[in-house]
Amino acid sequence: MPRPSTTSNRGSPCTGCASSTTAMPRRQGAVAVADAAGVRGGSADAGASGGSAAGAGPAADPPAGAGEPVTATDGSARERPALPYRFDRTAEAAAIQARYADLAPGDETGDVVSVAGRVMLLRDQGKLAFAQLRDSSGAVQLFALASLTEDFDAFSRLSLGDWVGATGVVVRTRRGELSVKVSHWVLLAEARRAFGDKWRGVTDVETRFRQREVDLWANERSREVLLLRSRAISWLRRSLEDRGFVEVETPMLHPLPGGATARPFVTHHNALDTDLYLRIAPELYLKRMVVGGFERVFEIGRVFRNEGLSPRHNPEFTMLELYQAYADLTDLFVLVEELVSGLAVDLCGSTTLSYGGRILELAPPWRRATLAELVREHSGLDVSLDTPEGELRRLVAETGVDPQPGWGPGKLLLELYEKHAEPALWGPIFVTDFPVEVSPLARRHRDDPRLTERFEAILAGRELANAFTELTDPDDQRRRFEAQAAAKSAGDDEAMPVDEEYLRALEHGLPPTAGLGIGIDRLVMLLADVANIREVIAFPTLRPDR
RNA sequence: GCGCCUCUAGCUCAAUGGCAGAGCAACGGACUCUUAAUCCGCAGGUUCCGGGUUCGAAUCCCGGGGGGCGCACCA
Repeated sequence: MPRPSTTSNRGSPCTGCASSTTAMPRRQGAVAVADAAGVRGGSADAGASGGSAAGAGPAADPPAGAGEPVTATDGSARERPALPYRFDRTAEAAAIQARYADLAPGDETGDVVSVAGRVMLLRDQGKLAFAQLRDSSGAVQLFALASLTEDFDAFSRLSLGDWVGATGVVVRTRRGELSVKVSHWVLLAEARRAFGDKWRGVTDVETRFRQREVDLWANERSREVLLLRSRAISWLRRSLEDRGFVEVETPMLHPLPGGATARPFVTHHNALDTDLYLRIAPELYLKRMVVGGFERVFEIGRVFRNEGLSPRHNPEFTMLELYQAYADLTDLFVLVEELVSGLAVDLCGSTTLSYGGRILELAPPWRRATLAELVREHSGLDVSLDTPEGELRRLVAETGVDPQPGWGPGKLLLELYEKHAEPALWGPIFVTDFPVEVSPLARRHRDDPRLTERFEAILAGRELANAFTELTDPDDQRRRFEAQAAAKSAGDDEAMPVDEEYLRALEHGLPPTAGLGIGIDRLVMLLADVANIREVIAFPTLRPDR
């Protein structure tokens, strides 16, 4: 905010700040300044204590010829400037804005900084020029004067989008804009293509996702969302490591697709002359790590499912899976609550999120309800696994779904849940007690062998996490696989094949283990309050252009 | 995969059956404190592609392509 000019500190270098800063170790976000006397003006060849090692001009390499036009050697008639190989930046925009927030309009510091970034706006005023320079931290104005700035004419002809490095003293203009008063500058890269309207940016959805680099520069919100994603993943990783989990990497190329019910991508290995599948889940390999003695493991990685695209589905997406030995489902209720609410507090400052204009309260504890309870609650139908199968079949048919011959009571009950209850859920809520028939990798419920110890966490109306006490009995696992294989040969192309390698691993002994999967993309969508999964993926899948 | 909507200058958008336009960007010029600077000038088009109807098509019809949304599938 500009404030009335005062003369009290006009022209006086901020020595206190300067000395404390120069004593700091060089790190991102710090403002390293040089004494103005050493660098200002055209004769600043030596004595730039905190700036360029080379001394001459903007701290660019090679120093000679920086910014000088040369004729291109590629046969084109156009002149191209010689572009430097590196640039010594001493300050980022945000750090400058923070440090000199109290500088009065019209005041000049004696502090020399070198900044670098992209020219977002340029106002050529004849003998003066103003440019808005943006770097990854923020923006700061460059103030160029014909009487001071080296190669002023070229500066005033910069294109929007050009990358430049600039060196000069920090000032606040008479109109109140904090600026670097440019003595030297260097073109770091040309923007040969314009990137969007300077006021409206780029809004065309197709352009935004096909040329994401343009979107990221033009739209601050796009950068924020991807930054939030990065922070969320980093937080989760740290959080799990703090709890004793070890991050591992398991294969993405699978001889058999497993660990989920989904259609896989198929690829081919030439030397082995064998088809391989891009993984649909890391689950089976992670449990084999537990068999091998890794008692707490997790993996954050890409999985691939060959299914339709939608605002909530991308063919490749990021999954967090973790497995904890000696634990069961009861441990995971708490873990999911703590991870998700902790993440919200850390990144969004509160357990209360707004998603799509609706409130989502993440403070634990979350409601827990069984699948059958929820069907009864939302449909008014008095059903359970005790309901005669014919009756269940009839009720499913009434929802408009055609019950398949192979569907047993469990699958029929799940259908009723998906039609009557799930669309009405907002959450957070843990839906528990999924039937064995639809949970081929989960351990049977200790109170009812027709059910499993499994939950899905629903947040903002979407399945965000899926967890269960793991099935450890190799004989039961074989029977479940065989039931899946039967479904597959009956036409269910998402059903799992029998995985003999996995069965052999179970025969070596999987301790009691709890396992959890969280869809990272959807979690970030919640935190960022965006409706389309493409917003949280840097380069979402699109149909190839032409 | 199906349904609905959409595609015009580099960007953002007008023109609804009658001469394809504006703002910004680009290009040339003026300007010593600008804030989407302002002002003067100058250029810029396979109206997504192909066919049809019509005296005349960006506009209406058919087919194709890209994108969006919904459904289906799924996380």
